[in-house]
Amino acid sequence: MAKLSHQPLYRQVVREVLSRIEAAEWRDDEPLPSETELGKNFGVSQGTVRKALDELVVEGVLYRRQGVGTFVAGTSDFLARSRFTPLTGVGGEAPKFELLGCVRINAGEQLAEVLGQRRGAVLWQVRKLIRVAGAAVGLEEILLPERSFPDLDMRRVRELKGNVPELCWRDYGVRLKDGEVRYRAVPAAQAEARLLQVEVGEPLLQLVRLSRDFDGRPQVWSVAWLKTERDAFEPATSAEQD
Amino acid sequence: MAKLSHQPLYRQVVREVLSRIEAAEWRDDEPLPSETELGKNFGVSQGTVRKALDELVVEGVLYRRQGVGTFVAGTSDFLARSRFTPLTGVGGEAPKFELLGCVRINAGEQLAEVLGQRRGAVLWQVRKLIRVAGAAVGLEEILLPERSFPDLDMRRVRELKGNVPELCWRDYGVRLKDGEVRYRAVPAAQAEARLLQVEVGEPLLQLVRLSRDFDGRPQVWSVAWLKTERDAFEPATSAEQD
DNA sequence: AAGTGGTCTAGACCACGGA
DNA sequence: CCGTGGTCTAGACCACTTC
Repeated sequence: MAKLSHQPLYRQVVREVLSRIEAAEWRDDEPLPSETELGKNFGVSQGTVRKALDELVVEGVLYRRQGVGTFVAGTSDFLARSRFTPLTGVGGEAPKFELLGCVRINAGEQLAEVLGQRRGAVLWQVRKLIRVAGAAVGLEEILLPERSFPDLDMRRVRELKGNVPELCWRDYGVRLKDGEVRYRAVPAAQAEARLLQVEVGEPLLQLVRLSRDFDGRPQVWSVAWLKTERDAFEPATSAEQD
Repeated sequence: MAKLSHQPLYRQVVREVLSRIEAAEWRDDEPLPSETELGKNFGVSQGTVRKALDELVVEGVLYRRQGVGTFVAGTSDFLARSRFTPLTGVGGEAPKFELLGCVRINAGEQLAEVLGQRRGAVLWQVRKLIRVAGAAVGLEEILLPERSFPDLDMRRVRELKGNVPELCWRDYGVRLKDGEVRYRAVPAAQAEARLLQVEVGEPLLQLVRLSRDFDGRPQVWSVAWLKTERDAFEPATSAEQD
């Protein structure tokens, strides 16, 4: 492997592996070649390959099974990996999602800027209801620029059960990283109040995320409103990707 | 280094380094011996030492400066490392803390169980007001069992500016890990409303944490109420420890 | 038994910071 | 200049899973 730029070798291996995944050389849950074999292909040692794969495992791109192999991880949503747990005690339940709709809207000024679009740009708005143990506990709104994700429609979203990162990846080759999450407590507006069966003005936990691709370009904006009367929200950590 | 248990070598190095830090062999912001030297002391190679130190850097116990050395990181509070940021845009401000008091209370049933104490056990309650740009935006309550932290008093808490992890570490030799955080949105009660200058019932972001020591024993329980009308809460990630 | 990830070594060289 | 962290190698062996 040639020494491009001044990046360490293992970083170049990271990039190379990523781009081969993007080229669909290895698909989800398919094993990569062994570390020693990859090393031969790339002209580096097994240890260097290992260090590169370590990074991608932490990033959640790959997962390993000892004695078996290294596999491409299916993309999954941050919210889907998080849990709703009682305040004390362990465990908690994973949320389930119910697709509400997928419509076009126009970006406001701030939203356009955040997503790197021009003002008034067309965005897809995907809305999902979040259920835990059957009860509606949250609402999620996901916004994607039509420019980057043309010809989206309800059917394609539904096929993947509303898994937007998976959709971006499979249909558009855009692999999303988990974005940083920001938290607020806000009063329920009418729309949320009706869907979540709470009074207008009741406190809701609001999660705001900007997801970027692996090149750092902002791609997807999402806002969720969660009812946390019964169960608290416990975010997924990057370590427990699988 | 003898092969105790069936732990890999580098994990034993991790434990050894941790216990030497606990024994105050190296103090905060003092450099450890070089990786090669540690390797000689422990009878392992530099690579193995490095892998061990990698873990402790991720955990936030150590930090490195290229070309200089590896240092013991001062303990700091999760909240103090987090930021309050506008919903869109970057940056954001670090919070400042104002110590309100330190009193004794009795543990309720649940709290006693979570902290592994008997019902009615005596706990210290440390309360802090959280300010951002001068404005009061939050209230934090920290609870520590008197049994594990005897002879605590306001003076000692004040000396360390309310930095509880630092207090536990310096005065009691208990090194706290960042606990998992759980989030809720709750209506402001009278006490919070008065201190934060909001109406009773206004939505507040509630953070609940159980911090454990490096042996996994629960040590400190803390609850914070945050006003997020203006700025959202952006939690510290374990990676950006320094 | 064979093949995979997981660990470890000894030795080498590079990049950086400080004297 | 030296000593530090940071990277890399070739080769070895172990632990685990699968056949």
